[in-house]
Amino acid sequence: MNQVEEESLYHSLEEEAIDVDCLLVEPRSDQVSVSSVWCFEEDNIGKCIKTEDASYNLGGSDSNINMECVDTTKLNALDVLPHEVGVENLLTSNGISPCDDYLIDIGYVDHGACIDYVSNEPLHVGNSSSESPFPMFRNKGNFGIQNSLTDSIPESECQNYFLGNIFGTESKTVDKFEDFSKSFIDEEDDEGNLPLQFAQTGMELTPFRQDLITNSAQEHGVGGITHKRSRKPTKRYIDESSNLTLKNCKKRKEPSSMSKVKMSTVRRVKSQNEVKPKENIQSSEISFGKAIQVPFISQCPTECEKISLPTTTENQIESFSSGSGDDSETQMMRSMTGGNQRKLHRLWTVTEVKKLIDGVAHFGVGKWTHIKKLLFSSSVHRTPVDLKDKWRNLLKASRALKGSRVEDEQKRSQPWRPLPKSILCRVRELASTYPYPREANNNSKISKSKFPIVPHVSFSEGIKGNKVPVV
DNA sequence: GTTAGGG
DNA sequence: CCCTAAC
Repeated sequence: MNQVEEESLYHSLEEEAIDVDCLLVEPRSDQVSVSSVWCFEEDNIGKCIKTEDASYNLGGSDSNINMECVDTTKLNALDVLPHEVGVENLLTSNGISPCDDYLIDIGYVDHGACIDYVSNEPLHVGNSSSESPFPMFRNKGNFGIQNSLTDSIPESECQNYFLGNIFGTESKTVDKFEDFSKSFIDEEDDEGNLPLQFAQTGMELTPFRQDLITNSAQEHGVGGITHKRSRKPTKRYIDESSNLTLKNCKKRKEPSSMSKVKMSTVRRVKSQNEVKPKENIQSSEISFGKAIQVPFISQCPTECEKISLPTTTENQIESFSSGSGDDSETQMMRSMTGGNQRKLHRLWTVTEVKKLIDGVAHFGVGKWTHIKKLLFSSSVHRTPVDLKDKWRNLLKASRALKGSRVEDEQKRSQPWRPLPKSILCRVRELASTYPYPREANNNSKISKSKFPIVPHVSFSEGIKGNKVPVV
């Protein structure tokens, strides 16, 4: 390229330049200015671009990183032409740099720490070496660009930027992740090495980590601002919180024309992979292959509870489960775990089974709501569906009992079915009287009459501990 | 809203 | 226990 071409190119670039100083004087929330020196290298030849001032329009909502910085770069001070630094290749047609899938992946597209990515491979930042395509992420302790970024942003704006743009309106997520980000930093060892999980996930060392460090720097930083900037919430967390909001908004599902099976699949997939709605990203370009895997701590209490519950005695369970505040407890647990949590598994006690059998004897199979209302009104956690399911299981158990020798069956099933033989017998008896809908088709329609003649059997009247039904 | 049935 | 179709 000859001199004339170079000059004309520079002029055209100059025309596109925006007033950087203006931006720096009155920085807007969506603009992050860089006042530090940028050094772009190409193949370590030593051709450097120095930009005194560069302004980035980070486009908070649309996640497009404009390349105004490139336009405003004073190329005349350099002997590097745009194509040599690969500038013209930086943006794809949709305005996202070729690296954006990586950025999106980590969720830091609109994060200042990612700026260097925009510059693509040939553009190295700071004292980067060539050992990696993204040297600043390989070199420990090289956080110059991030620091300069945050330095040049008024702190309040910086807060707003991160809290507003990264976390969107979900301010609660900020608090939730403060602790986690702290603990994450703590996981770093003395040499600044990353925890093993980074190496295992094959992630490049990341803006994410930088953010943490800047984060902690801000925590102890000047200005007396005690706000802590937190790391970006995981996709899972976002999804679960959004699901919670969604559930609150529309309580009941609308039957959609979409295949429900597909819907359920989508929902499950979403819970793992869904993008944060705040990020208006071209989803087709998103790749989650390198997503950060984060332990989801809030699951822990549930697990503990699940584990500890079966060890409680029957009476404890009874009193525990029949409380009126039970439902709220379940609800609270659900909301705590993001609304996506499975209902707490409660073992069916013998008393409950007796009540169920009683109810079936009284009202017949299929009147689950009836039974629920009359016999299980105190135990909120037992829904009619639960009763139905339990009855189904009881039938299964009783059939199994019938199939094999009673003693063997008892022995074999002892660990998982502590139900007394008598109860199973009773179930079997009732099953023949009130055939379960499916069996009703196969077997003879013995009794569809409302009140078939059945010996009135009531377990509930029996003495506690006495498993023998009272006839 | 309830129930049946598959998962 | 969850989910969904069918009623």
